[in-house]
Amino acid sequence: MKKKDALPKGWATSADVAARAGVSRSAVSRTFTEGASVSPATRARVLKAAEELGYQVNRLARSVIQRQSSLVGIVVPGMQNEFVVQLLGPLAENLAHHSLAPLLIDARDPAQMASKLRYLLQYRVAGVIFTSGSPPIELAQEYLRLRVPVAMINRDANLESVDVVTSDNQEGGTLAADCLIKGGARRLAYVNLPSGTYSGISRGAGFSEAVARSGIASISLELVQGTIPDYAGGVDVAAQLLDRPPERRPDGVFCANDLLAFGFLDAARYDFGLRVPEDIAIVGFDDIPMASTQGFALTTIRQDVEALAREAVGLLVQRMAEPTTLARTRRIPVQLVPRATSKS
Amino acid sequence: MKKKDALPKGWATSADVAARAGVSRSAVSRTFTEGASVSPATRARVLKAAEELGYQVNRLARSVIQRQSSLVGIVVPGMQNEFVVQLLGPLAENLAHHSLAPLLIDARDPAQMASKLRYLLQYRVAGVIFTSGSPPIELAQEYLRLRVPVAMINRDANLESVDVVTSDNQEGGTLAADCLIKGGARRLAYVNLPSGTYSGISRGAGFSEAVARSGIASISLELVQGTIPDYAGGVDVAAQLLDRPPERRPDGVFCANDLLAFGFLDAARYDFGLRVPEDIAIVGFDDIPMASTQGFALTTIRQDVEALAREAVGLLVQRMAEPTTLARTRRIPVQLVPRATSKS
DNA sequence: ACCCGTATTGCACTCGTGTGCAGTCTAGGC
DNA sequence: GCCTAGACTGCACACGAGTGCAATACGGGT
Repeated sequence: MKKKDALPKGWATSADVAARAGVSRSAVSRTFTEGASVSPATRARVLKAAEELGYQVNRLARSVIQRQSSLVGIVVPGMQNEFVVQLLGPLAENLAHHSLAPLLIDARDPAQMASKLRYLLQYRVAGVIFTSGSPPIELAQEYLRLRVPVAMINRDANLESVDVVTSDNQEGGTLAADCLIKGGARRLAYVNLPSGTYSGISRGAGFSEAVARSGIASISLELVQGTIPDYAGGVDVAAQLLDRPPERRPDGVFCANDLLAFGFLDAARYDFGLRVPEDIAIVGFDDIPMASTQGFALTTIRQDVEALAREAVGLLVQRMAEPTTLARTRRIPVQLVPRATSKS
Repeated sequence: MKKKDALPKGWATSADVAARAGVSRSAVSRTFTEGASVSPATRARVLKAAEELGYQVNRLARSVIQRQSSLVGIVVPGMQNEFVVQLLGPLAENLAHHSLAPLLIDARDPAQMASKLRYLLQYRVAGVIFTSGSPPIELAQEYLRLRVPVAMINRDANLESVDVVTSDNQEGGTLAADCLIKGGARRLAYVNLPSGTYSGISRGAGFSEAVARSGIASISLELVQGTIPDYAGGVDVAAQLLDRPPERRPDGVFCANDLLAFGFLDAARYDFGLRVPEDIAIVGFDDIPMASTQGFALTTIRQDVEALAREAVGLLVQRMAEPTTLARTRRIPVQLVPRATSKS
């Protein structure tokens, strides 16, 4: 009678494996714990028995005793913003490198935000990553009190123990301004994100300063506050900004993200019959995949999504090991990608 | 001296709450367990104490004892496919209604797939949802052995215990064909997804059958196998399909998803200078947000993302309660959204 | 042969929670 | 006043794992 009684009652426990391998439960535990002391011989026997039984460590039980799970909350403001979505893949991948798993929280609705964040705590997450303009910062206070590491992507924090990794938004604004000015634009406009967004403000600041620095006297600059940071929002802003006599119409526009730029671009050429970039040049921000299509061919500022994700996870992991380190900020370089909506 | 010693050592446990409320730990547990027997009086005292201590149930510990977590794995094939991304939000929301949380697994790389799925098991997930063309089905076998509920969105399964919820792909193909034929197209083409994709095959089948059913003798139909289901893939296929004399060029094309259609559309009008829909009509599938922009204005078949997510979660939850029910299939209706790339 | 340092091993306790069981309390009918 | 059903409550055990500590085994130097 062979050992055909494998895979019996569903989940195998470490005790099952121990019994089959003829060792103590401790040995099994140590086999699956990195850095623990097990002889190669027993280790091999345990692994064999585990394989035969289809044993998988119960990470929940492990988390209970270690008083920390291997889950990391990822808080996103809905899935509309393609840029945030692009972060998800790299984030998941980088977390996996540290044996962490992403727990996805969609915080589109600010009303439910508080309860969702509290809910996340029930899983004793090892850390949280907030992306872009997601949550009012006060809500993160409870995390800080409990010393749950927090990292933010493209947000400011101004808290002593919250790491921030952000694209160099200001530099991006500067690049955009230089590009437009060099292309000959003199009536500039900046289409911002909804008010209060950190990214939007920084990009605008860089843009404005570069315009001032240009030293060109005849140059004008107009700042427009967007309400919705998507295609329709771009169309709306364009309707308001382009419905003027040509001499008062902007001839160079910087949109705080690509979706806004798409909307603005389409409105400009289809609704107002303008030629781009001859009558008006447009620069976006993000470089989402659609920006490189022939129909848009949008000149834009590229964010390094991979680097943002890598740094965010890196900082978070460091903080898990050393929870009291002071807040650090990583600024990721951005890059101008010239395409067909600008002259340079 | 007031009770100012609240929020002491980080995480409060049920024992802390019990002590503060002057009840047993069981009472605390029952207060946070739906349907358990607690008197309104003690319940109130427990809640008060819990509030004061900032107590949050430790779902990990709960999961250990209940031998099942409240985590649900969501397996996606990368974040390129916008349609899949659109599912994420509604899925998360519907899961939340059942006190479940989504554990995100990016299975873009088929090589790592097996290990990622195994890893997911370590969290004793309460169920798994596979989206679109993600994983070779054999990999799900281990889940079935362990009786972990599995649901699939827009995939076939042909397994006795795997629920399937899918858009009515076949009907979608039919709608596309009818739309093109009614618009006068006679040389039809179907641009498929990469080979073996369930959705792609079904859509093609519906398309082909509708063409056959039309009874028009002079009609021709060409099937093209795509390799990459994105914008670049669409451009590639167009290059191959449109580089012919006009009388042999298709005049009506159905693309298996919107990204393919975008690429095909742009290639047709920009690379080949064709007028759409006069020279060639194009119909897509999905109705992602970009399809409604003025630049594309793509006629397409809309999938009901909300319904897909709702049904998938619903079936999964039912199966958690009743693990042995036979596999069920939910077919979600689709809808033709006529825009500017077709004549009807 | 003896001693000692090092590498393994197992015992037993621990983590924070759910839940069966038996005991206690309350209200209501007689 | 007594009895009984029903609603609560608490005790004690369970879940599946990590880990300090002491015990053991091993190897080498004298």
